[in-house]
Amino acid sequence: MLTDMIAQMIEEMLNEGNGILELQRNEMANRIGCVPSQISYVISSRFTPERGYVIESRKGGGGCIRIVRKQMGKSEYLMHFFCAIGSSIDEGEANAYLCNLADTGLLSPEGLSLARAALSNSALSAISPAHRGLVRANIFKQMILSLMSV
Amino acid sequence: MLTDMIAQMIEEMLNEGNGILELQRNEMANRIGCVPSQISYVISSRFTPERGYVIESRKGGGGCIRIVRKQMGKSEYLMHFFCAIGSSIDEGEANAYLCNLADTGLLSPEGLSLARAALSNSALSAISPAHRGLVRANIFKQMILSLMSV
DNA sequence: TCTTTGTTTGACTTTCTTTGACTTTGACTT
DNA sequence: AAGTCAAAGTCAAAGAAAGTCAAACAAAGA
Repeated sequence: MLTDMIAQMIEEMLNEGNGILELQRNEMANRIGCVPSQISYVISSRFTPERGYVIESRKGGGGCIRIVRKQMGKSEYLMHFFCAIGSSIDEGEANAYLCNLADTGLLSPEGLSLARAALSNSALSAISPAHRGLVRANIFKQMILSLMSV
Repeated sequence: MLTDMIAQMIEEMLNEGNGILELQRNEMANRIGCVPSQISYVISSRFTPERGYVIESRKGGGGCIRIVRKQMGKSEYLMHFFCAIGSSIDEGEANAYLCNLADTGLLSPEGLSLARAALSNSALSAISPAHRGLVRANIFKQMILSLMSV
């Protein structure tokens, strides 16, 4: 798929640049053979702050998009997630956070799997949808706190 | 019967792929000459987690369904716990099971910590006490199922 | 026969992707 | 300072999958 291919390209370029990358949207779209807004889409759907990327850009002549992958210390990172969760969260968003935790090694594959299960809609199906996000956020936060002491 | 035929096809494809398979629902339905939701039905009725399969899927353009067959052994043991849980469980009882799982090596220290957190009263405080045991049992069961695929 | 359980189908929903038209911004010229 | 042009941003429509659900149907038991 186009989106995945582009995401992979960006990931590789990020690796080459030690987590920092500046690209030109039009130029890249041209090279790939897609519309420029496709690049925007990939970035906004894959390189989100939840996944630990910082995006900046400059419009106008000579403009570009800057992508930075940021790394943090363990407890900082956990705290960041704890705060980011808010009072309610849906399954998809929770999964995005979990992938990030797993990527950074703060969560083993087993832990990832467990947490996913505990936060899934099917685990929480007995709770009314209106209430579910709230409970999920509570569970998630407790789990994150528990990670600090492992 | 249609369902059995499709199930058999999937089984064979799984064999070819060493227990891992990615299929596209529409494409497969087309090949077989049935409606796409038939594929969904086969998967949900035959390739269940209870029987040792893990299902993931992605919607949208380029979407697909991923089926993984897990080999038994460990799973049987987990199944035993799964069945023992019943429809409702309190925090103390859950902890007892968790210790048991950890003792037998089915759960790492990290996993134990996470599961404890997820099943704790403080994680579930937003749920009425009457309802809580039910939700806890659901979460617990989902977590146990998830361990089968690690 | 009547009921229960499992199958098959198709209409509708949700989610993710792709595209293109239009807007905003910044740098460079004049 | 004004105008021009080259970026990136935004947004909505169209498209491409999979999910859901209920109705129709079939087979097996009581």
